[in-house]
Amino acid sequence: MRPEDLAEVRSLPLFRNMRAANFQSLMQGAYAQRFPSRLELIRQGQRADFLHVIVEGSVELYSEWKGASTTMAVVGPVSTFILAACIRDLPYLMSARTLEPARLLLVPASDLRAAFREDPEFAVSIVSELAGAYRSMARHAKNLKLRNSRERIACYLLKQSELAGGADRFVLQVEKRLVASYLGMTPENFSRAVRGLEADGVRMAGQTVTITDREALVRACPPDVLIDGPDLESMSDGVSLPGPGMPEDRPARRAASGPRRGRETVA
Amino acid sequence: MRPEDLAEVRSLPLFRNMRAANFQSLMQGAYAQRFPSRLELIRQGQRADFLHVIVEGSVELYSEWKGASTTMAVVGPVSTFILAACIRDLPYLMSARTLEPARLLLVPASDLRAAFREDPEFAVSIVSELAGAYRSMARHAKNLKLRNSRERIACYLLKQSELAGGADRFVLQVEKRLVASYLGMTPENFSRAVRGLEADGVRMAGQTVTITDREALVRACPPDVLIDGPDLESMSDGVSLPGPGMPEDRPARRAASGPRRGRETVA
DNA sequence: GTGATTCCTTGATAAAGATCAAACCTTAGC
DNA sequence: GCTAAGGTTTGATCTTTATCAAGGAATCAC
Repeated sequence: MRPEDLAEVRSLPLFRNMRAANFQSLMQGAYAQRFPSRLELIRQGQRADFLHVIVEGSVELYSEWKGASTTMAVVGPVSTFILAACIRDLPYLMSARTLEPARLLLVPASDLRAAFREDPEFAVSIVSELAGAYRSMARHAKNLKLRNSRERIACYLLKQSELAGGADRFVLQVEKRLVASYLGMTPENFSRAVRGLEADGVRMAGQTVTITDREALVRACPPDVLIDGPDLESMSDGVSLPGPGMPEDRPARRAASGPRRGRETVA
Repeated sequence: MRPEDLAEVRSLPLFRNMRAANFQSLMQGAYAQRFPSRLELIRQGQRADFLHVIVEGSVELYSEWKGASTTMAVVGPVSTFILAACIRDLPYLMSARTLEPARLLLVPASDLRAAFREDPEFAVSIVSELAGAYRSMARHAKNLKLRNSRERIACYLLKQSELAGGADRFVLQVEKRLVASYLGMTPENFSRAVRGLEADGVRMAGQTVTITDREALVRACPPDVLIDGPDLESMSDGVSLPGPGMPEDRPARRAASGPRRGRETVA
């Protein structure tokens, strides 16, 4: 594990405020590891052994039932996932797999729980993180229950634009099939709905999205802070997808190998 | 606030392990209050001032967007809600209203945060509670994304049966329209789907549910611990509906005035 | 490069779910 | 008990979404 990576981990909201000694001992017990693309890191139902921190690459969290599968989140560097299962020492509710070659830091769940009791500041960070993750998941559920797929896409794109600094043109960092699954629809439906949104001020060519008429788009699908955020709570273990890149950033699919893609605090 | 109510609050997983002195001072700052039926307790978007503890009655948590509304949970005594917003000192993501006359205990959010830092055991309880709530919400999202309405109903009924001690006959404690909304469908759709489930071993007469062929039902819709629980994590702020009553328990609509209805730890 | 995946799109069709309207039933309040 | 209000069911219809199938485009491995 390189020192600069460690520094990035240290700068995460989760670890930022803990005492140096505790951070050090937590890292001492952790494993840095590389994984190839498309590797299953976690199988839902397994016991939670390690908190996972993504240092490089990206990971999809997904769930399966009766043969069907749905994307619950895509997380990129530097962020953590499956905190809740680790804290409760319970089976994972989601599976995880790398979308590209990735480097992860695995922190033993038992060490984590010990550190929680040792370090009050760390306890505060953990509880903040979890509360944020809860709210993120609540938003996800509201989005699914209150909006149709057209509206979910429109608001997703508006949110991406916001994450891109309000730019009218940006590049999706995640495959469309994953966005579709995250938003709770089939790729076909996603494709058609995007096409349908052209009438409301969106154009999409490949991974590049252009908002041609923001007002029309907002009129068609008013975003809501209580669903789309932001919440200033941007923490890990949340439920979302990485932020967009700028048009010059391409090739998009490997953006993670660059300095860092999107908001590292989104997921 | 009656002493026996206080004892029940004290017995909640959230408060059970905190030091007596801290519990006392937390309760000192709290307000016990009665509310009539159908009163809006919380409006989504408001700042989180109080942790709410239901001592008697029941409360619906719901969300709205563009005129539409969806039930996120129904919580009964004795349990808490909106912990996450209190911890983070952020706006509520959901609204809350009483479904019947209710007695609540309102604990100032600032006191809660102070107690968190004072009392390590309380910190552990809070973090457990939040992790449980997160998982509960994750289950809710999985349920919505991976199952159709027929399957959601079938698994919901199987779960209710389990909560009723495995009984083949039990009474819904919640209005069907709320169950329907919680499960993400219209009342009409719910009604028709239940009718359709008769072929798979369910009969419903009024609020009374009879499972006539459990095997058929399970075959039609296999429940999954990773969606339906249980998780042993039964905590507050979770996302669900109260457990069922037994057929003799009627009248169901007022079950809460009895000793206590269903699992008080479910919500 | 080149081949082989995998992803994305489009079209046709089917299923699932929503909406509108009306009747019925239950319950709460008087 | 009676009435009014709200919850539930049913039917007809329409919209939304999924499924199946196939062609085209991008990407990865060799």
